[in-house]
Amino acid sequence: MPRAGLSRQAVVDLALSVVDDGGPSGWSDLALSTVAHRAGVAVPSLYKHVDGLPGLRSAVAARCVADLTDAMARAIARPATDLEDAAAHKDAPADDDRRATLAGAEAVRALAAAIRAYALAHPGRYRAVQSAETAALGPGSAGPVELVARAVRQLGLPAHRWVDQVRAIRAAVHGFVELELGGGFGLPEDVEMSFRYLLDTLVAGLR
Amino acid sequence: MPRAGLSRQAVVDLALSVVDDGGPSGWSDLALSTVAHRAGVAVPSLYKHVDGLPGLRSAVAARCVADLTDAMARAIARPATDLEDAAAHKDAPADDDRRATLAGAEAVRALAAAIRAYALAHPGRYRAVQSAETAALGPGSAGPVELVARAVRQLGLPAHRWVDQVRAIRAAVHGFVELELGGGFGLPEDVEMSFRYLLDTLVAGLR
DNA sequence: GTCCCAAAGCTAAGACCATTAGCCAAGCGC
DNA sequence: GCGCTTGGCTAATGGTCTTAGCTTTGGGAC
Repeated sequence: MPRAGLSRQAVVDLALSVVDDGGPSGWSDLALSTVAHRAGVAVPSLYKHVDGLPGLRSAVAARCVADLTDAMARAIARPATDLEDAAAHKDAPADDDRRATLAGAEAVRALAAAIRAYALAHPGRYRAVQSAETAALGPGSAGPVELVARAVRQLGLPAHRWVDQVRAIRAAVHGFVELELGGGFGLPEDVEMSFRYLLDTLVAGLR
Repeated sequence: MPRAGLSRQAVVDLALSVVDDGGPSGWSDLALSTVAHRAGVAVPSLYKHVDGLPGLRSAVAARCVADLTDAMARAIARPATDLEDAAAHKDAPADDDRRATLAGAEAVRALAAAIRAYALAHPGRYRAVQSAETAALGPGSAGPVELVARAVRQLGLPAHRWVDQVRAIRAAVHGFVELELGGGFGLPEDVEMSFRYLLDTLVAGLR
C-alpha cells in the first residue's frame, strides 16, 4: 500500500477544510472519520500525527486564533484594503506595509468589522476560536483580545475603565456575530446597518 | 417487572435536571443514556415518550425558553423582589401582582439583568435557549425577544431605529453572558461592574 | 548497492452512542 | 374476567473514538 504522506500539518489542514465546509456547525461536527476519509486513510492512522480528537481540536483552534489575529492585525494596518485584496498588493514595495496603524475609535471599529467579516466568511473557524481563546493565551500575549485592548487603551479614556471597555466591545461584537450566525435575526431589516448602529452607539458612549 | 411510570413530562423533567447538572456544557452533553439511567430504565424505552434525541432536545429547549421568558416577565413586573423570592410573597394578596410594570430604560436594564441571572444560575438551560429561539417563534409571539422589543418601543425613540436597538441590546447581553460562561474574562476585575458599564453605556447612547 | 529500523499505514477489537424491530407483560376499560 | 393498549424489555445495526499489535515502506548508514 502506497503511503499517503500525511503529517501533523496536513492532518490539521484537512480538518480545517472540514470545519470550513460544515458551515456554522462545522466546528462541533468535526469528526475524525471525516478527516480520515478526506485523507484517504483509515481512522486509526490519524493517531500517528495527532493526539486523538481532543488534540486535533486544540490544534485546529490554535490555527484559527492565529488566523483571526492576522486578519485583525491587517485590518488596522491597512485602512483601505481590507481583508481579501492583500494579495493584489503583493508586488508593491515593502514600505507600503509601513503605513501608519489606525488608532483609537477608528481602530476599534476596524477590528470589530474584521472580526465580523472573519466570522461570516468562516463560521466554523470562528466557533473554533471561541472554544480556544479562554484556555490558551494569558494577558499580554498577542491575540484577538490583546489587539482590542491595545486599541481601547489608545482611546485616551480613564485607565480604570479599560477593562470594562474591552469587555463591552468584545461582548457586543461577539454577541452580534453569534446571533447573526445562529440566524437569530429573523427580521429582514439590514443587518449591516444594525452592526454599525451597535458599534457607533457603543464607541461613542465610552467614557 | 414493575413499570417505571414514565411520561413525556417526566422524561423532559429528568433531561432538564441532566442539563442543569452538566454546567455550561450540560446542554451539548445531553445524552439519552444519561436520562435513561436517571429514570431507571433502558435507553430504548425513552422512545415511547419522546421522539429520539432530537425530539427530546426540542422539548427541553422549548421549556427553557418558556422558563427564561417567565423570569424576564417577573423581572419587569416586580421591581424590588427579583427572581428567587417570588415564593415568599405567595401569601400576599393577589393585587400585589398588579404592581405597575417597569417601562423604558428601567425595563431594558431589568430584562438584561434577568437574562444574565438566568444564564449564570442555569448555564446549560441558557445554551438550550440559544439553540431554540431561532427556529421556534415568529415575530409577535411572546418570548424573550418580544419582551426586549416591547421595552425598547417604550423608550420613546424613533421607530425606524427599533430593530437596530433591539438587536444591539440582545447582542450586548448575549455576548457578555456567553463570554462570561465560557470563562472568557480572564482578569480579576469585577464582572458585575463591567456588565453595568456595558448596559449603561449602550442604553444611554441609544438614539 | 544493501540492510535495517523508525515511522506510517493497516486490521481487529472494545467501549460508548442512538436508533429500529419485535417481544412480553402490566394493568385499565369494559 | 377478558382483551387490548401501552410501556417496558432484549437483540441487533451502524456510527463514533480509542487502544493494541501487526505489516510494510522508504530513507539513511554503511
